Amino acid sequence: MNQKKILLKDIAKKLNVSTTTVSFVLNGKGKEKKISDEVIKKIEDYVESINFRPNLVAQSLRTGKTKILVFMVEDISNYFFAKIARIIEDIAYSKGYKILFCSNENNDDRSRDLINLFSKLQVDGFIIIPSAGIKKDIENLIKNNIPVVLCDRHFPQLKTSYVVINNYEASKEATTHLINNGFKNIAFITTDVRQIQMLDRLKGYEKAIAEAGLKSTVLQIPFADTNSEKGRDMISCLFTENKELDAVFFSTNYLTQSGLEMIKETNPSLINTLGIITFDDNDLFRIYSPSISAVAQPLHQIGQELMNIMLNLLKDNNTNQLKQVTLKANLIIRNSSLRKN
Amino acid sequence: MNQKKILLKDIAKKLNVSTTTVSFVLNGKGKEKKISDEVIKKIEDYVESINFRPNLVAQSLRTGKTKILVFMVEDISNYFFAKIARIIEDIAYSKGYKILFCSNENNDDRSRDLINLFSKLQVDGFIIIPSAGIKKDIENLIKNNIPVVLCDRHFPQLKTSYVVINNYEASKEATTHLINNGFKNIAFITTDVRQIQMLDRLKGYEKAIAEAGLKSTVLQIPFADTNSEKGRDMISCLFTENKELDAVFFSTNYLTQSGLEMIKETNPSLINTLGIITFDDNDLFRIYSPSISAVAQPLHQIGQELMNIMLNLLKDNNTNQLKQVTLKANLIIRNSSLRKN
DNA sequence: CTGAAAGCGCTAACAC
DNA sequence: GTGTTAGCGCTTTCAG
Repeated sequence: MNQKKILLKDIAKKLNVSTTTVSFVLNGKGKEKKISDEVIKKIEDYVESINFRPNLVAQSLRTGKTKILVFMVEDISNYFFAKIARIIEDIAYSKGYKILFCSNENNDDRSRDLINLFSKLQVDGFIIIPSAGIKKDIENLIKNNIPVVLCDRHFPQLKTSYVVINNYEASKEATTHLINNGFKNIAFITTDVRQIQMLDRLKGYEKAIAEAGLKSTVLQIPFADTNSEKGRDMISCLFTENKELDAVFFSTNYLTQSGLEMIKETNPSLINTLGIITFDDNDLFRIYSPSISAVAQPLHQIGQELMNIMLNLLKDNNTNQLKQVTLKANLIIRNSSLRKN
Repeated sequence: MNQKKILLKDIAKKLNVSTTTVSFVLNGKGKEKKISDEVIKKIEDYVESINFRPNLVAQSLRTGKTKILVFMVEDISNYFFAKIARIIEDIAYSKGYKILFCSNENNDDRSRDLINLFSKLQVDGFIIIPSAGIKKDIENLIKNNIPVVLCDRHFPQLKTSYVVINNYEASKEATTHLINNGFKNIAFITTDVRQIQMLDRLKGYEKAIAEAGLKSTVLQIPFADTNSEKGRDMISCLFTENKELDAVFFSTNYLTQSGLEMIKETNPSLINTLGIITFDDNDLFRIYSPSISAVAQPLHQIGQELMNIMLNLLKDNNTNQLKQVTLKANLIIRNSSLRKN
């Protein structure tokens, strides 16, 4: 019942071979080390029969590898991150890796603590949605030859592998779509986070607006307030103070949620006249009434690319090779962004 | 830059003390072991100055403790599990534990693999949303004196600690609420999973229906089809074949999503006449039109109780003490379940 | 082809 | 009060 007492040594003793032999066989190096087929079979059968699995901690101490990967996100309970997590998880396990998820709240200190902690845990690699100020810490990991892949955003001046999407183009496309559908006063609601993905989305919007000769209206909500009453109030004010607004483009899914909530609470009829588009898709937007048009990030591809890069980094043990992937987001046109009558 | 080369031994050498002394101080046993304040300070200052953190793998091998907890859920990308994960994560880290999340897809083999894997990783404890057939495996963990807390469901014949909610009562209350609002033909849509939480929800519904002298209509969708086209078709059929239905009670959040999607696609006007209530709340239901009434599980309390129990188990190192908690779900009445005109 | 033995870095019993 | 040292369970070099 208590299998934890069985050691590799016990197996060796039981089968009258040395621990070395058992270890080789367990690690699939039997052939390579020219151990007789007979012995290999004997060991494999026995190991199988008692369902032996070596102690991973001891293995890690000896090899320096833990077969653990860290996936650090802003908030693991956010749909976008949770979905990617789920995809990464499957790939990782199929390759013999475990995944430690953690949430950094987009906060530098917390990110640093976590990186520090996991470094001492000797994790094999990091997949990180970085907060704004941890460039140095990422740099350090790479210097120490620990595989790192960034996601969703990156530091332009830092040579790292990353997987991002074409925020600028996608944002421009979405804005243009609104313009083409007859909207003339389009607001852009975003956070005050000065990270590249947000800035690119803003730029894409502004570019499209400028090209159409329209007036841009931007609301930046402090990151801390995005999910609070205060955030909703700010959105609400925007509409009361700018009666001419006929469409809005939200830069992230949680802002859209706040926005929809505000509309429902304070001005329900607005939902039928306002053009709406959001960055990041989710189930809610698909089945909402009206259905909400969205710039959908290719979650599956993102997860797959992240793990691809990570597994290559792990295999080649060459942290300096860079792979930088920019995926295309898909504009999913639903009812909320179509021309209103 | 490369801090990983510094060992506890190096610190001892540098400061002219023994490794024992350093180890004691690092583990906060300085006072207890009567090491002079002066030496303690010297060590602490130095350790601080070079930002030394001991190798956790070596520590784990030696102590048998990894300070890692596993949280195994059906699907980490599901809102319900992701939210609890986020709550647990915070508590765990504040107590010096890390959390490994994993998804078992409510599948026994996968659960077993995962349990096996993590046992060999020597994790300190398991918080598990168990699939139906892993009673034996859970039992084994407990026999091996590994702390286990179950969540969302449990095995009635198995003595384990767990945190669940009052499914039967909550379900009965929700059904009664529909009845009180004039609905006479209420369907119950659930999965074919024969686990206690689902059965209790079904029983609660049937009890309320029976007491009111109404007719029960139950649709059980195979678990594998719940998120697919097939599941939506089954729901759709239910309504075409039972024209008299005037309300529906979904037993989980993902079924509700499928249901809302079906309604939107095939019969949009239904949304305004049908009474709707769902088990499990989420943001979508709050801001949907009409807003969807929900039986909300107290996510925060669940997370907190889980960690409370786990931390106690860990502290007392007594796996046999049981703590079984049943929390109350809250019926949140919104527009979808109110009397229609 | 197989076995002995030296660690991986840390903890803690024991000795002084 | 502080230092010596024997492991925790495994991998892998080197000798035979």
